[in-house]
Amino acid sequence: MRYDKGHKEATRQRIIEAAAARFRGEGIAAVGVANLMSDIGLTQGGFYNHFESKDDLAREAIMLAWQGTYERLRKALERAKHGGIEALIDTYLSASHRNRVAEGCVAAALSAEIARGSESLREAFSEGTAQTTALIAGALPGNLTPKQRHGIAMAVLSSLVGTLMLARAVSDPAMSDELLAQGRRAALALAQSAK
Amino acid sequence: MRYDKGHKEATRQRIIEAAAARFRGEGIAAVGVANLMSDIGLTQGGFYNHFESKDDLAREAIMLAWQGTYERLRKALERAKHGGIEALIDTYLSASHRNRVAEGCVAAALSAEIARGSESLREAFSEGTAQTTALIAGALPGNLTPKQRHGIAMAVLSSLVGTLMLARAVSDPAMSDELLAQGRRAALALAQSAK
DNA sequence: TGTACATCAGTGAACGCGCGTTCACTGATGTAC
DNA sequence: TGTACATCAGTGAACGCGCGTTCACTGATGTAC
Repeated sequence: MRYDKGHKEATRQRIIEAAAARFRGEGIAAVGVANLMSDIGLTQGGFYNHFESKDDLAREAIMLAWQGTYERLRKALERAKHGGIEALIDTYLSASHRNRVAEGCVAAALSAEIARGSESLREAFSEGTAQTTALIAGALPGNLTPKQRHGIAMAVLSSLVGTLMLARAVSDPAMSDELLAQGRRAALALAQSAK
Repeated sequence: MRYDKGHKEATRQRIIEAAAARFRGEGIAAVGVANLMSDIGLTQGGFYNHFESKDDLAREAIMLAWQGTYERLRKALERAKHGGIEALIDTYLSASHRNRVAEGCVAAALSAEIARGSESLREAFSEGTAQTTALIAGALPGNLTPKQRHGIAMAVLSSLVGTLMLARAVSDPAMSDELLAQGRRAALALAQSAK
């Protein structure tokens, strides 16, 4: 064969990685297949050797993006031994995360577009939401039932996502910083509410 | 003149109203000028008698949409005499608001697209965010300084917006309902945190 | 060993389509003289 | 009173452009005989 074993799969992964970044940075609809392929040095015609449709790719990109966020938050917990939930919150609501949309949380970047999208996209999104909720639930302090943990974790995640979105959309940098600071305080209060 | 006095201004308002709904429902980029004009029985050529550009219209639509949300929340507070903040939260995080994107909060529908948009859009968005934050701040119970009220109100709004977005994007209806319920509980806890 | 063929990742032109914006034009009315 | 002109909201064709998807083709390699 002309190409190494595994070459095709590697190309597929490169497309998904490029898409995960550009979709988050610019929106799914705003990034064309031709542009995406040329990002990795290929032409648009080859795209359909790898994916059934752009929607099929978007599904993969959403899953990869959730994985990245999950890993980043998991590592923040791991590094912090105790007080892990505070480290997770500070990581999520950092100025760096606000400023780096393309590498950041897919919920904050694309949830409205996904809400309008296909069932397939919404399923992939839900899966990532559930996994990240479970990660947060496990990191909550205090004696809580699994059900309590799950409920609080949902609220913490919602608060994180909403704060990041508003902090990105407002035009006043001071207001943006204050949204982040108040969001950190509030998310921590929610996380510790039952301790 | 062929048209009534005020006719042109009325047409302009009709365009803004149609845009405010369709932009929230489908995204700003996804709705074309020609489509929008045909919604109100006109053709695309006339659009530029009313607006400099589509971005100009989007700015107006964002302002109108924020006004609608502000009024809806203000009325919820008014109706509820005491415990107003709970009525506001329940109105915002209702199944009806989740299901009616086109008539709902512009932050939950368009904040990611606005964050990627022009400075002009982001300014209009910020103005609405600030006004709604002030409305919430005034409705918080307890003895609080203006600064405390402002900070808590920011966190409450972030939590409301994030909850609504996730509730709309997930594919599992039970999960969506639980997000709303946990969001209501958490937002109320934040609002009452200093009482 | 040499030749004919199969494989397959990637190419590039083409499809029908809708986009934002421009602009010459229409036609009903009010105004000037 | 009658006529010529100005006003102006709206029309509809056209502009250059990028979209998602299809498909006949390329060309380097491995395989069969």
